[in-house]
Amino acid sequence: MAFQLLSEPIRKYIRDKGWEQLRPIQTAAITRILASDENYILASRTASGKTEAAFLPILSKIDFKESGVQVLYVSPLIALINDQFYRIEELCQNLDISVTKWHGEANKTLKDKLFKQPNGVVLITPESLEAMFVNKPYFVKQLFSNLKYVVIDEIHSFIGTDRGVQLKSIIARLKKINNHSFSVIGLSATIGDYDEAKGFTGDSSKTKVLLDRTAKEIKVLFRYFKGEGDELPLDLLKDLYIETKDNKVLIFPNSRGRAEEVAVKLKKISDRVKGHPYYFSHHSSVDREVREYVEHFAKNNFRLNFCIACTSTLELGIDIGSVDEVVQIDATHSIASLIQRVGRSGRKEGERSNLYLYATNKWSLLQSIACWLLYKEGFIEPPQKKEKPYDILVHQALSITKGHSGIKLTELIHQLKTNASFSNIELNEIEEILNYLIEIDLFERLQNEVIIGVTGERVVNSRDFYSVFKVEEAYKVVNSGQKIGEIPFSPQIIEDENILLSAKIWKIVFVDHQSKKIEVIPTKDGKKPLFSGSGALIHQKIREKMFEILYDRIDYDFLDQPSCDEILVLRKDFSIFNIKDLTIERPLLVSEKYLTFFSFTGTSINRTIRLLLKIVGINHRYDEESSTFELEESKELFTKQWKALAALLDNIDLHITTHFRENPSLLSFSKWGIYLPEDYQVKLIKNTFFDIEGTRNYLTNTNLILN
DNA sequence: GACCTGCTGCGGTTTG
Repeated sequence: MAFQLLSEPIRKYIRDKGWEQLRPIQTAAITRILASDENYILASRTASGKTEAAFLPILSKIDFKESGVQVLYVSPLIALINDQFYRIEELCQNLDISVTKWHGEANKTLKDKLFKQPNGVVLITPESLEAMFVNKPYFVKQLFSNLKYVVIDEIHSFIGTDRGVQLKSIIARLKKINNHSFSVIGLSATIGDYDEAKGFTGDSSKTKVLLDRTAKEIKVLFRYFKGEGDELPLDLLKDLYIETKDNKVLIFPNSRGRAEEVAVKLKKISDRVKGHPYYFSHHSSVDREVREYVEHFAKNNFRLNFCIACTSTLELGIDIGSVDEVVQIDATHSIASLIQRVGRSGRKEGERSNLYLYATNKWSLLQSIACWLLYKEGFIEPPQKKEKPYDILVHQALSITKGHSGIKLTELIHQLKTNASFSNIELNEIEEILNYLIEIDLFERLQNEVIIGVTGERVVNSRDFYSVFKVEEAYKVVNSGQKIGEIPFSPQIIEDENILLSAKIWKIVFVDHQSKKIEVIPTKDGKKPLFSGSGALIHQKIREKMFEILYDRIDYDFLDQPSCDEILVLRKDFSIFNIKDLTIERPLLVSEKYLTFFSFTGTSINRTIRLLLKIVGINHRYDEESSTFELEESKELFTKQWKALAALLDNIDLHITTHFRENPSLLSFSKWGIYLPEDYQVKLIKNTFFDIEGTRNYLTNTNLILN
């Protein structure tokens, strides 16, 4: 039995906790982790005890008397570190093992203490690790050269992202300074591609996946309220109010602006009918202290009901206590996101998860149903693959060089070439990129060595250096000295305009462009704030499922009457196309003025098709939500051009180069790509912004079916 | 009309 294998202090912890039995993932992890030093990916649903699954055996196994930090826990979020800190500290209480939080907002005195006596468990963010490598390379060695385990929480949030490439590179750098090898344990509830997850540890062949597929029962309810214009339909808000007023609720309305709209409007209704006043908003623009208050309120009160309208800030990991209901307004952009969000409710043993899916237009309804069906089928979208992350290589080259205060060029090349994150980048490519960095003065060459150049110093000494993602410049929003939040500058930010923030309505009284400050006072009415973000990518599988639903005859028992009616109308609209094979046919609607092409495929392929249409000079309007193209073209000409589009892909490098020269902002998705030679920038755009092979496949196989 | 994530070190001042 797994329990018997654990050390006595850990068994005592379990007895004290009163656990009757271990969860399946815990039993599996305990036997495996205690028996071998392999890497593991622990995959099981939200709130299934994955943290304990990793730490119970690790804490049993390791001799913490050795000097140096023994276990490094890496988290994508500060809030998650703060949350996990208490759990892990409690686990360690019988063991005399120190647990240290290490992130930008953690207590500096406690960090300094760790330098004097490096031991125990450290909880850290990738950026803090990066900063330590850059500024205190000596301490990295002192702290982390005797590691036994690296635990990566919510590993899916790293896989297939730039931040993941960075973390994987940092782990490779940690391996270099370790005397003995350490094992990597990844935790997640939503892994879409197990091979990718295994590769993340840096050694697929020594990584095993422990998987518990048991799902929690979810009670799902679809609601349809067709919206007109910019604001949410009043009927939806009324219905939402009634469904949520007597519960503890999280609402995910997909954008920061909408989150504010929902919080303010529900609160207004509640005020009118003398309901509870605990309506909050929670997203990246709300001040951190306000957010922490909201989290604390939700976590530590058992009696009062509340309602938090939030974005993905409350999607991951953080256990915010007992949530009875999760509401999604309009479809999620991924299945993974849907699973994580619904996982915020019913976290206690035996509790069910309740999910309300509201839709305000037909496409969103269709997407919502598609996501739900794919979830039921067990599908999670695989991560994006970035074979050659040239931009992150630039960042890591700068970081390594700065950390070494200059390094032999051959040694730098060797370190990059042997780093698991860059194994697909060729030696000559690395050399070319580094030479270019010398050319633009990010590096300076001194005989055999490179050091950071004069221009490079400005870059690496910036506070913004440690992260690989870009953020928009924000203005502080302040009410009589009290900070409410930070919002990006937009045309809406002018004096006398009203905005919503932190679930309250404000009038802007003064905008100080010098110190980037917006002074506000409370007021009665206002518009939701505008944010200029780029939406998330939709996977082609979701669009294919939406298409399938249109040609299905199935009546879904989870839909309410208005949803059923709307789906019926959609099916009728699309019945004019004689679609026989859903995999290779797509509708082209011919009307008097223009053509409408319903592509029913993912965002990246649609993007690539848009580029191709631009190259051949076909004017079009594109709508992401419905995945449609409106074309000003005759059907004869377009069907002919359609067949020729795929051929353009043979020369795509040239096309992208031309397009990029005309639109340099195309690279704005990459913070570090701007330091690459132009031909590498083009390669980067080609391989990450567009999907060339996917589009080739799509174009060569897809036939247009006219009405 | 469109999500999210994190952050050094120094010198100065304030507070217990």
